[in-house]
Amino acid sequence: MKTDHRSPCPISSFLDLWGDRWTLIIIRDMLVGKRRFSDLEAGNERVPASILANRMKQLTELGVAKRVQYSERPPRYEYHLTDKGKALRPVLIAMSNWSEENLDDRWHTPDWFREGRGAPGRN
Amino acid sequence: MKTDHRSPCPISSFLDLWGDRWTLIIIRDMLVGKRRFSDLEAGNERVPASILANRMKQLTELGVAKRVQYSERPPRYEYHLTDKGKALRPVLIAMSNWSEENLDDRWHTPDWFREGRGAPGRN
DNA sequence: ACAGTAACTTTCAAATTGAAAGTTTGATTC
DNA sequence: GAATCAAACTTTCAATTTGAAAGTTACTGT
Repeated sequence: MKTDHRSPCPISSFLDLWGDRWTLIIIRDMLVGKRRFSDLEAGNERVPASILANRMKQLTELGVAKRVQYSERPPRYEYHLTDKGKALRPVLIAMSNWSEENLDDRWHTPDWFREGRGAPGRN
Repeated sequence: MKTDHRSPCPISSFLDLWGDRWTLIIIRDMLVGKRRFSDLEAGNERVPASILANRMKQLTELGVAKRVQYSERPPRYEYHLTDKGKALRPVLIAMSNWSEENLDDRWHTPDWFREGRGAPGRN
């Protein structure tokens, strides 16, 4: 994915980084409390593994997630959101609001998500 | 562009519709007050005409914009945002906030945009 | 030895992007 | 009245991106 900036506009710059169909879905799942590749892969929308790997690399390079080893042997890694990543939550909430008000039959966004927490038991 | 829903989640549904690099830039320009194809095409980020035409059709089909004739001869059309389209402004403001807080050297979003207006003289 | 698990990587056909040039409908200028 | 201009698209096509499926690596557990 190209991530360089088309203009100094903060909106277009945001879209240069996050303007695709998968990245913010991954962020959503991480805000909910998912950390592992297999967990993220198994989400509701079925991100293809090739895209997930690609995006995790990008998230890491951009400082929105950190790759952390959680097992020595076998070597295994998980991802933690940084503050920069956690700061994306208001954008996702604004998107939710629009969808709930303008599309039919969408799930209602849980209060714990709107209030800044992860899923109960995951957080 | 595919626009069908991957799941009933309001966030993923939002991204099914608006998750690409151009659509929300077009919405931004329309919120600022641009209505004509040539105006939108000449924006800061240079949307390719083929993509712009494609997206305007999509915006129209999804009820976010309306195609309105403004000249009989020669026949000429412009686009007006509907309430559904205007309701996207808070999402763009949330994106702006994130970029201004987390990226370097971005433009500052004008107050009239944050306050729900178009560019002075355009609105 | 053999199956299982987690985190990826590879492959490749199909879909999307975007730069450039072309089309349509008429108004205006030479 | 022929040529130029203008606005709103449409077409073309090479290059990039997507995503389904299968494969790889580094182990653990039976």
